[in-house]
Amino acid sequence: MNRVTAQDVAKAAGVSVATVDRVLNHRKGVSQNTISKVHSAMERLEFVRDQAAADLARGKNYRFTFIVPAGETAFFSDVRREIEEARAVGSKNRIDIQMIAVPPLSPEAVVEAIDALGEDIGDGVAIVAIESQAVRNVINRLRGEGIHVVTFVSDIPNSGRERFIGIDNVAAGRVAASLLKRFVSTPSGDIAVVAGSGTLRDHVERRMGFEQVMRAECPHLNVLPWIEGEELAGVVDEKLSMLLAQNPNIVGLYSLGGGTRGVIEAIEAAQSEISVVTTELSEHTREALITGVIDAVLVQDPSHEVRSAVRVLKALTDGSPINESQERIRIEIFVRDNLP
Amino acid sequence: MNRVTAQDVAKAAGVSVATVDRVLNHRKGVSQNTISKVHSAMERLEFVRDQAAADLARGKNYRFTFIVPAGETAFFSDVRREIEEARAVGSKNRIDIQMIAVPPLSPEAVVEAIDALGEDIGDGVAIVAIESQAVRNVINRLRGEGIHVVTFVSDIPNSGRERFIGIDNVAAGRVAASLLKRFVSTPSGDIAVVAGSGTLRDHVERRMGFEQVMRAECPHLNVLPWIEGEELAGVVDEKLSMLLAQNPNIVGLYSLGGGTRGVIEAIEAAQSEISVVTTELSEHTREALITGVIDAVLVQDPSHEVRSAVRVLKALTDGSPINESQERIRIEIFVRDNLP
DNA sequence: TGATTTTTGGTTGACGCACATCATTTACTA
DNA sequence: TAGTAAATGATGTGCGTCAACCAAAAATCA
Repeated sequence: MNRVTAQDVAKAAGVSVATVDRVLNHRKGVSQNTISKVHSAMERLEFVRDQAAADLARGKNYRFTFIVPAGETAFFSDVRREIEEARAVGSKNRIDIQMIAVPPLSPEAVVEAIDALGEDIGDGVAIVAIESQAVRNVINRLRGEGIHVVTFVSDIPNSGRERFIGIDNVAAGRVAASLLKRFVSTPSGDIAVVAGSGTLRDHVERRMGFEQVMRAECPHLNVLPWIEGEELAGVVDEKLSMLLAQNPNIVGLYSLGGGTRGVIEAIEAAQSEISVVTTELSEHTREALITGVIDAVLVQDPSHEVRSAVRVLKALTDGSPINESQERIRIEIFVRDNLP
Repeated sequence: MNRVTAQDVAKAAGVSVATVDRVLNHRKGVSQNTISKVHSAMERLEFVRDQAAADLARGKNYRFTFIVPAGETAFFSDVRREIEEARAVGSKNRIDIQMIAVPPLSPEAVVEAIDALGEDIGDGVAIVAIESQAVRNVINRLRGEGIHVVTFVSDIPNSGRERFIGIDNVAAGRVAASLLKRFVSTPSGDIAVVAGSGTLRDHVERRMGFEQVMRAECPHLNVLPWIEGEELAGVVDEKLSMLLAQNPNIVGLYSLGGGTRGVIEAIEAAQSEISVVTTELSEHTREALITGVIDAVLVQDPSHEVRSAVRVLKALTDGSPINESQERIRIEIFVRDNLP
């Protein structure tokens, strides 16, 4: 009933522990014959190496860096808080996490931050990527130096990043459209779209997905050119208020970036009855969902994303497999009734 | 820059490692004075104990049991597969997991299974509870013996279970209603409800939530008495087909339990155009979402739930804190566009 | 005051694996 | 057949914490 150790395997296979160790860690100097003997013994005894003991013996410390925007958006302040949380948890498991907050929407800032870190960046890094050649280059450089790179929340697909931790943003846009489509009951009208910036791939992709569905399935609805809110509630409020005042035909709105507070304020001020889908789950959007100003909120769980990034970076650095189902980041839909 | 160990703390505090260990694990035999000396040294050096080393030294093996129904439903076969998966992962971390599949919908079977296990049940157990005094009693008995108990998917609140791993089912029902409300565009009509069994608290609660919202916000829609499908696709198909044939006024349907395949078949056979919200994410529901037979599917992620149950049971047995945000099980809404 | 308990603290060896060194055996080449 | 290379064993140390077993000091009692 007791745990079977490498000792037991050695005995059963008729070899020494040294050899078992060689097989276990894929070290050279073992004949094919012995390898299979050891393997069969391991299977027979159902040996599984003790992770805790292995970690301890290896004595390795993992060092990961998060590069995230310092913006005011509710989402990224949640992300930053979750990274702090992950730092505390990680320290119990030999995982040192550092977070660098950089000015938002600036590719240069990202590159500078990484350059400034130098060796100090550790074994791997999670980057909230901004579409730009400079960022792509720095990612590829890091990969060349053997540092593991994952993109986080916003991706740069055609770069050397090993993985993207985040949702399928095109799908998020499609979901927004297919919800809004059912929420809007008028026979025709305009749909407003509020985004953060054209340099954020996640925003562009959501917009793309949204338009796909809208164009294909809602010929009666006209999607207006998007408003760039720069992720700032103030800017969003101002621009959207102006648009609502000018255009009485607006029947629906999709806000796909930060600054959702501005959306809420503009709509409340205009006393508009339009259907609204947004992102960001904050106290403001919660309240707006309950009062009915907003109909649905599409979000990604920052705590899940941060934990996922850490797990993936760890798996990458020690070459262990990744549990895909655990790392799938969901597009979460919140309506009034499933608020957490 | 190196990791600070208990040795370092001992040196800094001017005591031995043994004393540090005593303080760390709240053992007796240390003067108040020394305790505070050690504490201040720990803070000064920012000491965090190494989990891997602690687990190794303690040499404890965790043993948990899952009691789950053996039914044919897509959801529970997913659950069973995930438990197998968790078993494999757990074995690397000194966590032995066993699964007992019992005949569905039978409280006696649950109680018998637990009785048959005896001591073999281990340190903790996760039970898919069925509303019944016998189950409540056995849970309380286990707690009395110091065995940790969590309910899983379906809860029994007024028992000694330490925690419930699952979604807020009343909220799930409410969500179903508020979605269906928007999907149905007719000025009036009947709403059909398909459930599994009245002895499953999760089903009863969903129904409750559904009715709450329907009654309060949809006076134009009439919720029919529910159909008991016994979680069997065949039964569901038969009963629902009959209902659809009899009642041409049905405009919407909420299927809140297993046997969703039966729902799909009945609707397709009847060539009905009604709006449909179901549970269970299987190949059948996926396809039905894509073809438009189903409008939305509300699910809980079985892999998340299983991992959560294991983490919670482990935390309970060694009295460590629980990360609430990680253990919150979400009500996931799937529409055609965010299928994974 | 000496004997005895209680409190307090130190020593030391697991725990299971990783890794390195050195010795020895076996296989293969020249 | 010597000479070299490859395969394997023997052995030891370290990782950080835990816990059992002692030793010393302090407090209590006769």
